[in-house]
Amino acid sequence: MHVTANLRQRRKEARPGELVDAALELFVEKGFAATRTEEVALRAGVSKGTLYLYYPSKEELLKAVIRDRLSSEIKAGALEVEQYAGSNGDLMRGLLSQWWMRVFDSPASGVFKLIITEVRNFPDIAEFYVREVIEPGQQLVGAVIERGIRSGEFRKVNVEAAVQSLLLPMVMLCLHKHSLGVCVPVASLVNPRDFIRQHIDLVMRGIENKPASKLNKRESP
Amino acid sequence: MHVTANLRQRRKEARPGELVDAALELFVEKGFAATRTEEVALRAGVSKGTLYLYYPSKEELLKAVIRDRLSSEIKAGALEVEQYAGSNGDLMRGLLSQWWMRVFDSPASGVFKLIITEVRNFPDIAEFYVREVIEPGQQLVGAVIERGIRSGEFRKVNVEAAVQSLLLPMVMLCLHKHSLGVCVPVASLVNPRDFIRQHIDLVMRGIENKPASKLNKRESP
DNA sequence: TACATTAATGACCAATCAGTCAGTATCTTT
DNA sequence: AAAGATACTGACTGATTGGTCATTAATGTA
Repeated sequence: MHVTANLRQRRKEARPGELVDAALELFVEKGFAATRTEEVALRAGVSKGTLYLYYPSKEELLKAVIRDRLSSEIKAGALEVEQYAGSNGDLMRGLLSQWWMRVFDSPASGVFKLIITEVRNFPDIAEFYVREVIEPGQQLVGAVIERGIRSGEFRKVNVEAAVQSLLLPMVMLCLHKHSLGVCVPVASLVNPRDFIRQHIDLVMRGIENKPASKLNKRESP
Repeated sequence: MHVTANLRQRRKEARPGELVDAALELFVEKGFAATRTEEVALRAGVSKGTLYLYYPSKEELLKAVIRDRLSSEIKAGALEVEQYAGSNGDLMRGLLSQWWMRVFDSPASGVFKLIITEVRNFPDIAEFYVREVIEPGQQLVGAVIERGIRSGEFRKVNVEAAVQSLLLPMVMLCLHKHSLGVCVPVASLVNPRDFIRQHIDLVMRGIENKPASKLNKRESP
Protein backbone atom coordinates (compact mmCIF):
# COMPACT_ATOMS: atom_id res chain seq x y z
CA MET A 1 0.00 0.00 0.00
CA HIS A 2 2.71 2.50 0.92
CA VAL A 3 4.27 4.16 -2.10
CA THR A 4 6.94 5.78 0.05
CA ALA A 5 9.64 5.05 -2.46
CA ASN A 6 12.82 4.68 -0.52
CA LEU A 7 12.86 7.87 1.44
CA ARG A 8 15.91 8.68 3.52
CA GLN A 9 18.52 7.53 1.08
CA ARG A 10 22.17 7.72 2.07
CA ARG A 11 24.17 9.36 -0.73
CA LYS A 12 27.15 10.98 0.88
CA GLU A 13 28.92 11.68 -2.44
CA ALA A 14 26.04 13.26 -4.35
CA ARG A 15 24.79 15.62 -1.64
CA PRO A 16 27.34 18.46 -1.86
CA GLY A 17 26.86 18.86 -5.60
CA GLU A 18 23.09 18.78 -5.35
CA LEU A 19 23.10 21.28 -2.49
CA VAL A 20 25.36 23.66 -4.39
CA ASP A 21 23.18 23.37 -7.49
CA ALA A 22 20.05 24.16 -5.52
CA ALA A 23 21.77 27.01 -3.70
CA LEU A 24 23.02 28.58 -6.92
CA GLU A 25 19.53 28.53 -8.38
CA LEU A 26 17.90 30.04 -5.33
CA PHE A 27 20.58 32.60 -4.48
CA VAL A 28 20.48 33.87 -8.05
CA GLU A 29 16.68 33.83 -8.09
CA LYS A 30 15.90 35.52 -4.77
CA GLY A 31 19.21 36.80 -3.45
CA PHE A 32 21.30 35.38 -0.63
CA ALA A 33 19.58 37.06 2.31
CA ALA A 34 16.07 36.34 1.03
CA THR A 35 16.74 32.62 0.53
CA ARG A 36 15.98 30.34 3.48
CA THR A 37 18.36 27.48 4.11
CA GLU A 38 15.44 25.12 4.44
CA GLU A 39 14.38 26.04 0.91
CA VAL A 40 17.79 25.14 -0.40
CA ALA A 41 17.67 21.82 1.42
CA LEU A 42 14.19 21.11 0.13
CA ARG A 43 15.13 21.78 -3.48
CA ALA A 44 18.14 19.52 -3.08
CA GLY A 45 15.82 16.81 -1.75
CA VAL A 46 17.14 16.70 1.81
CA SER A 47 16.21 18.16 5.17
CA LYS A 48 17.68 21.30 6.65
CA GLY A 49 19.77 19.31 9.09
CA THR A 50 21.50 17.54 6.24
CA LEU A 51 22.59 20.83 4.70
CA TYR A 52 24.41 21.70 7.91
CA LEU A 53 26.04 18.28 7.81
CA TYR A 54 27.91 19.31 4.67
CA TYR A 55 28.30 23.08 5.07
CA PRO A 56 28.90 24.70 8.47
CA SER A 57 26.91 27.86 7.68
CA LYS A 58 24.88 29.63 5.04
CA GLU A 59 27.83 31.86 4.24
CA GLU A 60 30.16 28.92 3.64
CA LEU A 61 27.56 27.47 1.29
CA LEU A 62 27.61 30.71 -0.70
CA LYS A 63 31.37 30.61 -1.00
CA ALA A 64 31.26 27.00 -2.12
CA VAL A 65 28.77 27.92 -4.84
CA ILE A 66 30.98 30.65 -6.22
CA ARG A 67 34.14 28.56 -6.01
CA ASP A 68 32.70 25.44 -7.60
CA ARG A 69 30.62 26.76 -10.46
CA LEU A 70 32.92 29.10 -12.32
CA SER A 71 36.56 28.07 -12.26
CA SER A 72 35.81 25.05 -14.41
CA GLU A 73 34.23 27.08 -17.21
CA ILE A 74 37.00 29.65 -17.18
CA LYS A 75 39.73 27.07 -17.29
CA ALA A 76 38.11 25.14 -20.13
CA GLY A 77 37.85 28.30 -22.21
CA ALA A 78 41.41 29.32 -21.49
CA LEU A 79 42.65 25.98 -22.73
CA GLU A 80 40.69 26.18 -25.97
CA VAL A 81 41.92 29.65 -26.80
CA GLU A 82 45.53 28.78 -26.08
CA GLN A 83 45.47 25.90 -28.52
CA TYR A 84 43.91 27.84 -31.37
CA ALA A 85 46.01 28.55 -34.44
CA GLY A 86 44.71 31.14 -36.89
CA SER A 87 44.30 34.87 -37.33
CA ASN A 88 43.66 36.79 -34.17
CA GLY A 89 40.58 38.43 -35.64
CA ASP A 90 38.99 35.09 -36.43
CA LEU A 91 40.00 33.75 -33.03
CA MET A 92 38.04 36.53 -31.34
CA ARG A 93 35.04 36.36 -33.57
CA GLY A 94 34.66 32.60 -33.58
CA LEU A 95 36.05 31.15 -30.43
CA LEU A 96 35.23 33.98 -28.02
CA SER A 97 31.60 34.16 -29.07
CA GLN A 98 31.25 30.39 -28.96
CA TRP A 99 32.86 30.08 -25.56
CA TRP A 100 30.80 32.90 -24.14
CA MET A 101 27.53 31.45 -25.35
CA ARG A 102 28.40 28.27 -23.50
CA VAL A 103 28.87 30.27 -20.30
CA PHE A 104 25.69 32.21 -21.02
CA ASP A 105 23.66 29.03 -21.42
CA SER A 106 25.10 27.29 -18.38
CA PRO A 107 24.02 27.86 -14.77
CA ALA A 108 27.46 29.41 -14.23
CA SER A 109 26.09 32.57 -15.81
CA GLY A 110 24.26 33.20 -12.56
CA VAL A 111 27.49 33.52 -10.63
CA PHE A 112 28.04 36.98 -12.10
CA LYS A 113 24.83 38.18 -10.56
CA LEU A 114 25.77 36.55 -7.29
CA ILE A 115 29.06 38.42 -7.28
CA ILE A 116 27.46 41.78 -8.01
CA THR A 117 24.85 41.32 -5.31
CA GLU A 118 26.95 39.75 -2.55
CA VAL A 119 30.61 40.83 -2.64
CA ARG A 120 30.00 43.84 -0.48
CA ASN A 121 28.48 41.71 2.25
CA PHE A 122 31.24 39.09 2.03
CA PRO A 123 34.39 40.88 0.95
CA ASP A 124 36.66 37.85 1.07
CA ILE A 125 34.80 36.53 -1.96
CA ALA A 126 36.26 39.44 -3.94
CA GLU A 127 39.87 38.37 -3.71
CA PHE A 128 39.07 34.87 -4.88
CA TYR A 129 36.90 36.10 -7.75
CA VAL A 130 39.46 38.59 -9.03
CA ARG A 131 42.25 36.03 -8.93
CA GLU A 132 40.26 33.15 -10.36
CA VAL A 133 37.97 34.82 -12.89
CA ILE A 134 38.72 38.45 -13.74
CA GLU A 135 42.48 38.20 -14.01
CA PRO A 136 42.55 35.03 -16.17
CA GLY A 137 39.79 36.31 -18.40
CA GLN A 138 41.41 39.67 -19.03
CA GLN A 139 44.82 38.08 -19.40
CA LEU A 140 43.48 35.76 -22.06
CA VAL A 141 41.71 38.29 -24.23
CA GLY A 142 44.43 40.86 -23.65
CA ALA A 143 47.09 38.44 -24.88
CA VAL A 144 45.26 37.89 -28.15
CA ILE A 145 44.93 41.63 -28.74
CA GLU A 146 48.61 42.18 -28.01
CA ARG A 147 49.55 39.43 -30.43
CA GLY A 148 47.40 41.13 -33.06
CA ILE A 149 49.04 44.48 -32.44
CA ARG A 150 52.56 43.04 -32.73
CA SER A 151 51.69 41.29 -35.99
CA GLY A 152 50.28 44.53 -37.41
CA GLU A 153 46.84 42.97 -37.71
CA PHE A 154 45.42 45.36 -35.07
CA ARG A 155 45.80 49.08 -34.37
CA LYS A 156 47.77 50.22 -31.34
CA VAL A 157 44.74 50.43 -29.06
CA ASN A 158 44.76 50.62 -25.28
CA VAL A 159 44.68 46.91 -24.50
CA GLU A 160 42.98 47.03 -21.10
CA ALA A 161 40.24 49.30 -22.37
CA ALA A 162 39.66 47.18 -25.45
CA VAL A 163 39.35 44.07 -23.30
CA GLN A 164 36.69 45.76 -21.20
CA SER A 165 34.87 46.99 -24.27
CA LEU A 166 34.71 43.44 -25.56
CA LEU A 167 33.81 41.62 -22.35
CA LEU A 168 31.62 43.93 -20.30
CA PRO A 169 28.56 43.71 -22.56
CA MET A 170 28.77 39.94 -22.37
CA VAL A 171 28.83 39.94 -18.60
CA MET A 172 25.97 42.40 -18.70
CA LEU A 173 24.01 39.97 -20.84
CA CYS A 174 24.41 37.28 -18.19
CA LEU A 175 23.18 39.66 -15.51
CA HIS A 176 20.23 40.62 -17.65
CA LYS A 177 19.34 36.99 -18.21
CA HIS A 178 18.90 36.49 -14.47
CA SER A 179 17.19 39.76 -13.61
CA LEU A 180 15.14 41.87 -16.00
CA GLY A 181 15.25 39.08 -18.56
CA VAL A 182 12.88 36.88 -16.60
CA CYS A 183 10.38 39.69 -16.00
CA VAL A 184 10.09 41.37 -19.38
CA PRO A 185 9.07 39.15 -22.32
CA VAL A 186 11.58 40.17 -24.97
CA ALA A 187 12.67 43.33 -23.20
CA SER A 188 13.63 45.35 -26.23
CA LEU A 189 16.84 43.39 -26.30
CA VAL A 190 18.02 41.49 -29.36
CA ASN A 191 18.69 37.79 -29.29
CA PRO A 192 21.83 37.25 -27.20
CA ARG A 193 23.39 34.93 -29.76
CA ASP A 194 23.05 37.48 -32.57
CA PHE A 195 24.06 40.37 -30.38
CA ILE A 196 27.28 38.76 -29.22
CA ARG A 197 28.38 38.10 -32.80
CA GLN A 198 27.51 41.62 -33.87
CA HIS A 199 29.09 43.19 -30.84
CA ILE A 200 32.38 41.36 -31.29
CA ASP A 201 32.35 42.23 -34.95
CA LEU A 202 31.69 45.89 -34.24
CA VAL A 203 34.46 46.21 -31.67
CA MET A 204 36.87 44.21 -33.77
CA ARG A 205 36.32 46.61 -36.65
CA GLY A 206 37.38 49.34 -34.28
CA ILE A 207 40.48 47.39 -33.35
CA GLU A 208 41.54 45.96 -36.69
CA ASN A 209 43.89 47.77 -38.98
CA LYS A 210 42.04 47.42 -42.27
CA PRO A 211 43.71 48.88 -45.33
CA ALA A 212 41.29 50.82 -47.52
CA SER A 213 41.22 48.18 -50.23
CA LYS A 214 39.81 45.59 -47.86
CA LEU A 215 37.11 47.77 -46.31
CA ASN A 216 33.60 46.42 -46.82
CA LYS A 217 34.91 43.16 -48.15
CA ARG A 218 32.16 41.36 -46.22
CA GLU A 219 29.34 43.33 -47.81
CA SER A 220 30.38 43.34 -51.48
CA PRO A 221 30.21 40.10 -53.54
CA MET B 1 23.64 71.46 31.09
CA HIS B 2 21.82 69.45 28.48
CA VAL B 3 23.33 69.83 25.03
CA THR B 4 20.39 68.05 23.46
CA ALA B 5 20.35 70.36 20.48
CA ASN B 6 16.82 70.55 19.27
CA LEU B 7 15.95 66.90 19.04
CA ARG B 8 12.59 65.93 17.64
CA GLN B 9 12.31 68.45 14.85
CA ARG B 10 9.18 68.56 12.73
CA ARG B 11 10.13 68.69 9.05
CA LYS B 12 7.33 67.14 7.11
CA GLU B 13 8.65 68.28 3.72
CA ALA B 14 12.25 67.16 4.08
CA ARG B 15 11.62 63.68 5.46
CA PRO B 16 10.64 61.75 2.32
CA GLY B 17 13.72 62.90 0.43
CA GLU B 18 16.04 62.14 3.30
CA LEU B 19 14.49 58.71 3.81
CA VAL B 20 14.83 57.86 0.13
CA ASP B 21 18.45 59.03 0.11
CA ALA B 22 19.28 56.87 3.12
CA ALA B 23 17.40 53.92 1.67
CA LEU B 24 19.20 54.15 -1.66
CA GLU B 25 22.56 54.14 0.07
CA LEU B 26 21.76 51.19 2.28
CA PHE B 27 19.87 49.09 -0.27
CA VAL B 28 22.76 49.47 -2.70
CA GLU B 29 25.29 48.78 0.02
CA LYS B 30 23.77 45.71 1.68
CA GLY B 31 20.87 44.66 -0.50
CA PHE B 32 17.18 45.13 0.15
CA ALA B 33 16.56 42.05 2.27
CA ALA B 34 19.67 42.54 4.39
CA THR B 35 18.85 46.16 5.24
CA ARG B 36 16.77 46.78 8.35
CA THR B 37 14.18 49.49 8.20
CA GLU B 38 15.42 50.87 11.50
CA GLU B 39 18.83 51.36 9.94
CA VAL B 40 17.31 53.39 7.13
CA ALA B 41 15.43 55.52 9.61
CA LEU B 42 18.53 56.03 11.72
CA ARG B 43 20.62 57.16 8.78
CA ALA B 44 17.87 59.57 7.80
CA GLY B 45 17.91 60.95 11.32
CA VAL B 46 14.45 59.77 12.39
CA SER B 47 12.96 56.88 14.28
CA LYS B 48 11.55 53.75 12.74
CA GLY B 49 8.03 54.87 13.41
CA THR B 50 8.55 57.98 11.32
CA LEU B 51 9.59 55.93 8.33
CA TYR B 52 6.24 54.13 8.43
CA LEU B 53 4.55 57.48 8.65
CA TYR B 54 5.76 58.31 5.15
CA TYR B 55 5.95 54.89 3.49
CA PRO B 56 3.46 52.12 4.23
CA SER B 57 5.97 49.30 3.87
CA LYS B 58 9.58 48.49 3.13
CA GLU B 59 8.62 47.43 -0.38
CA GLU B 60 6.92 50.74 -1.13
CA LEU B 61 10.04 52.51 0.07
CA LEU B 62 12.09 50.51 -2.44
CA LYS B 63 9.77 51.46 -5.28
CA ALA B 64 9.94 55.11 -4.29
CA VAL B 65 13.73 54.96 -4.37
CA ILE B 66 13.79 53.60 -7.90
CA ARG B 67 11.11 55.95 -9.16
CA ASP B 68 12.57 59.11 -7.65
CA ARG B 69 16.28 58.78 -8.28
CA LEU B 70 16.56 57.95 -11.97
CA SER B 71 13.91 59.55 -14.11
CA SER B 72 15.34 62.99 -13.46
CA GLU B 73 18.82 62.07 -14.71
CA ILE B 74 17.46 60.36 -17.80
CA LYS B 75 15.22 63.23 -18.72
CA ALA B 76 17.97 65.82 -18.27
CA GLY B 77 20.26 63.87 -20.58
CA ALA B 78 17.60 63.39 -23.20
CA LEU B 79 17.00 67.11 -23.32
CA GLU B 80 20.68 67.94 -23.72
CA VAL B 81 21.15 65.48 -26.56
CA GLU B 82 18.08 66.66 -28.42
CA GLN B 83 19.30 70.24 -28.43
CA TYR B 84 22.77 69.43 -29.70
CA ALA B 85 23.75 70.56 -33.17
CA GLY B 86 26.88 69.07 -34.67
CA SER B 87 28.21 65.87 -36.26
CA ASN B 88 26.72 62.69 -34.87
CA GLY B 89 30.15 61.25 -34.16
CA ASP B 90 31.12 64.23 -32.03
CA LEU B 91 27.75 64.14 -30.33
CA MET B 92 28.37 60.60 -29.17
CA ARG B 93 31.96 61.10 -28.16
CA GLY B 94 31.44 64.34 -26.29
CA LEU B 95 27.96 64.53 -24.94
CA LEU B 96 27.36 60.86 -24.27
CA SER B 97 30.55 60.42 -22.31
CA GLN B 98 29.97 63.61 -20.39
CA TRP B 99 26.38 62.74 -19.54
CA TRP B 100 27.30 59.26 -18.50
CA MET B 101 30.03 60.41 -16.17
CA ARG B 102 27.47 62.58 -14.44
CA VAL B 103 25.27 59.54 -13.89
CA PHE B 104 28.28 57.52 -12.82
CA ASP B 105 29.29 60.09 -10.22
CA SER B 106 25.79 60.60 -8.85
CA PRO B 107 24.02 58.33 -6.36
CA ALA B 108 21.66 57.41 -9.19
CA SER B 109 24.36 55.03 -10.43
CA GLY B 110 23.34 52.73 -7.60
CA VAL B 111 19.88 52.25 -9.02
CA PHE B 112 21.28 49.95 -11.69
CA LYS B 113 22.52 47.58 -9.03
CA LEU B 114 19.22 47.81 -7.23
CA ILE B 115 17.40 46.82 -10.39
CA ILE B 116 19.66 43.86 -11.07
CA THR B 117 19.35 42.58 -7.52
CA GLU B 118 15.68 43.20 -6.84
CA VAL B 119 13.51 43.04 -9.99
CA ARG B 120 12.96 39.33 -9.65
CA ASN B 121 11.58 39.74 -6.15
CA PHE B 122 9.38 42.68 -7.13
CA PRO B 123 8.42 42.18 -10.77
CA ASP B 124 6.22 45.25 -11.05
CA ILE B 125 9.36 47.34 -10.80
CA ALA B 126 10.40 45.92 -14.17
CA GLU B 127 7.62 47.47 -16.20
CA PHE B 128 8.31 50.89 -14.77
CA TYR B 129 12.06 50.63 -15.30
CA VAL B 130 11.78 49.49 -18.90
CA ARG B 131 9.34 52.24 -19.78
CA GLU B 132 11.11 55.01 -17.89
CA VAL B 133 14.80 54.16 -18.33
CA ILE B 134 15.63 51.47 -20.88
CA GLU B 135 13.28 52.57 -23.64
CA PRO B 136 14.15 56.29 -23.53
CA GLY B 137 17.86 55.58 -23.28
CA GLN B 138 17.90 53.21 -26.24
CA GLN B 139 15.60 55.46 -28.22
CA LEU B 140 17.92 58.36 -27.70
CA VAL B 141 21.18 56.72 -28.70
CA GLY B 142 19.46 54.76 -31.46
CA ALA B 143 18.10 57.94 -33.00
CA VAL B 144 21.56 59.47 -33.21
CA ILE B 145 22.93 56.37 -34.90
CA GLU B 146 20.08 56.30 -37.39
CA ARG B 147 20.65 59.94 -38.19
CA GLY B 148 24.31 59.16 -38.82
CA ILE B 149 23.44 56.26 -41.10
CA ARG B 150 21.04 58.35 -43.16
CA SER B 151 23.59 61.11 -43.58
CA GLY B 152 26.20 58.60 -44.73
CA GLU B 153 28.40 59.41 -41.76
CA PHE B 154 27.93 55.89 -40.31
CA ARG B 155 27.91 52.38 -41.80
CA LYS B 156 24.64 50.47 -42.05
CA VAL B 157 25.06 48.71 -38.73
CA ASN B 158 22.35 46.92 -36.77
CA VAL B 159 21.11 49.83 -34.69
CA GLU B 160 19.81 47.93 -31.66
CA ALA B 161 23.01 45.93 -31.35
CA ALA B 162 25.18 49.01 -31.70
CA VAL B 163 23.23 50.75 -28.96
CA GLN B 164 23.82 47.83 -26.63
CA SER B 165 27.48 47.70 -27.52
CA LEU B 166 27.80 51.35 -26.60
CA LEU B 167 25.74 51.41 -23.41
CA LEU B 168 26.17 48.05 -21.70
CA PRO B 169 29.78 48.60 -20.64
CA MET B 170 28.78 51.88 -19.07
CA VAL B 171 26.02 50.28 -17.05
CA MET B 172 28.47 47.57 -16.09
CA LEU B 173 30.83 50.25 -14.83
CA CYS B 174 28.12 51.57 -12.51
CA LEU B 175 27.49 48.07 -11.17
CA HIS B 176 31.17 47.56 -10.63
CA LYS B 177 31.43 50.84 -8.76
CA HIS B 178 28.95 49.58 -6.18
CA SER B 179 30.11 45.98 -5.86
CA LEU B 180 33.61 44.75 -6.61
CA GLY B 181 34.86 48.31 -6.89
CA VAL B 182 34.57 48.95 -3.18
CA CYS B 183 36.38 45.72 -2.26
CA VAL B 184 39.32 45.63 -4.64
CA PRO B 185 41.67 48.66 -4.55
CA VAL B 186 42.10 49.41 -8.25
CA ALA B 187 40.69 46.08 -9.42
CA SER B 188 42.71 45.76 -12.60
CA LEU B 189 40.24 48.17 -14.13
CA VAL B 190 41.25 51.38 -15.80
CA ASN B 191 40.01 54.76 -14.66
CA PRO B 192 36.30 54.96 -15.55
CA ARG B 193 36.65 58.40 -17.09
CA ASP B 194 39.40 57.29 -19.46
CA PHE B 195 37.75 54.00 -20.22
CA ILE B 196 34.45 55.56 -21.23
CA ARG B 197 36.17 57.88 -23.68
CA GLN B 198 38.21 55.07 -25.15
CA HIS B 199 35.29 52.72 -25.31
CA ILE B 200 33.08 55.18 -27.14
CA ASP B 201 35.91 55.99 -29.50
CA LEU B 202 36.55 52.31 -30.20
CA VAL B 203 32.93 51.48 -30.92
CA MET B 204 32.43 54.64 -32.96
CA ARG B 205 35.36 53.65 -35.15
CA GLY B 206 33.50 50.41 -35.80
CA ILE B 207 30.38 52.37 -36.69
CA GLU B 208 31.79 55.27 -38.65
CA ASN B 209 32.23 55.13 -42.39
CA LYS B 210 35.73 56.52 -42.72
CA PRO B 211 37.01 56.88 -46.25
CA ALA B 212 40.61 55.67 -46.62
CA SER B 213 42.01 59.17 -46.97
CA LYS B 214 40.74 60.17 -43.57
CA LEU B 215 41.86 57.08 -41.67
CA ASN B 216 44.20 57.86 -38.79
CA LYS B 217 43.58 61.56 -39.15
CA ARG B 218 43.65 61.78 -35.35
CA GLU B 219 47.10 60.25 -35.01
CA SER B 220 48.98 62.04 -37.81
CA PRO B 221 49.77 65.74 -37.47
C1' DT C 1 20.27 -12.29 13.36
C1' DA C 2 22.57 -9.09 16.33
C1' DC C 3 25.50 -5.18 16.61
C1' DA C 4 28.17 -1.04 15.17
C1' DT C 5 28.48 2.90 12.37
C1' DT C 6 26.90 6.98 10.45
C1' DA C 7 23.77 9.53 7.07
C1' DA C 8 19.62 11.79 7.58
C1' DT C 9 15.79 13.90 10.04
C1' DG C 10 12.81 17.53 12.09
C1' DA C 11 11.34 19.47 16.47
C1' DC C 12 13.27 22.98 18.93
C1' DC C 13 15.68 27.39 20.47
C1' DA C 14 17.45 31.96 20.42
C1' DA C 15 17.87 35.89 17.72
C1' DT C 16 16.22 39.01 14.44
C1' DC C 17 13.07 42.22 12.38
C1' DA C 18 8.82 44.34 9.86
C1' DG C 19 5.24 46.71 11.32
C1' DT C 20 2.09 48.85 15.32
C1' DC C 21 0.39 52.13 18.51
C1' DA C 22 -0.13 54.52 22.87
C1' DG C 23 2.10 58.28 24.33
C1' DT C 24 5.12 62.73 23.82
C1' DA C 25 6.91 66.99 21.99
C1' DT C 26 6.41 70.68 18.87
C1' DC C 27 3.84 74.00 16.23
C1' DT C 28 -0.34 76.80 15.29
C1' DT C 29 -4.30 79.25 16.49
C1' DT C 30 -6.98 81.99 19.29
C1' DA D 1 -1.40 81.16 27.84
C1' DA D 2 -4.32 77.48 26.85
C1' DA D 3 -6.09 74.29 23.68
C1' DG D 4 -6.07 71.73 19.51
C1' DA D 5 -3.62 69.49 15.89
C1' DT D 6 -0.12 66.60 14.36
C1' DA D 7 4.85 65.16 13.51
C1' DC D 8 7.49 62.11 15.92
C1' DT D 9 9.02 58.39 19.09
C1' DG D 10 10.43 53.76 20.74
C1' DA D 11 8.91 49.82 23.41
C1' DC D 12 6.42 45.99 22.05
C1' DT D 13 4.72 41.82 19.26
C1' DG D 14 4.08 38.15 16.17
C1' DA D 15 6.29 35.86 12.65
C1' DT D 16 10.34 34.25 10.62
C1' DT D 17 14.63 31.77 10.30
C1' DG D 18 19.79 30.32 11.05
C1' DG D 19 21.61 26.81 13.43
C1' DT D 20 21.48 22.58 16.99
C1' DC D 21 21.01 17.97 18.52
C1' DA D 22 18.64 13.91 20.26
C1' DT D 23 16.53 10.46 17.65
C1' DT D 24 15.81 7.41 13.64
C1' DA D 25 16.91 4.48 9.92
C1' DA D 26 19.96 2.74 6.37
C1' DT D 27 24.18 0.19 5.59
C1' DG D 28 28.03 -2.79 6.66
C1' DT D 29 29.92 -6.65 9.29
C1' DA D 30 30.33 -10.92 11.87
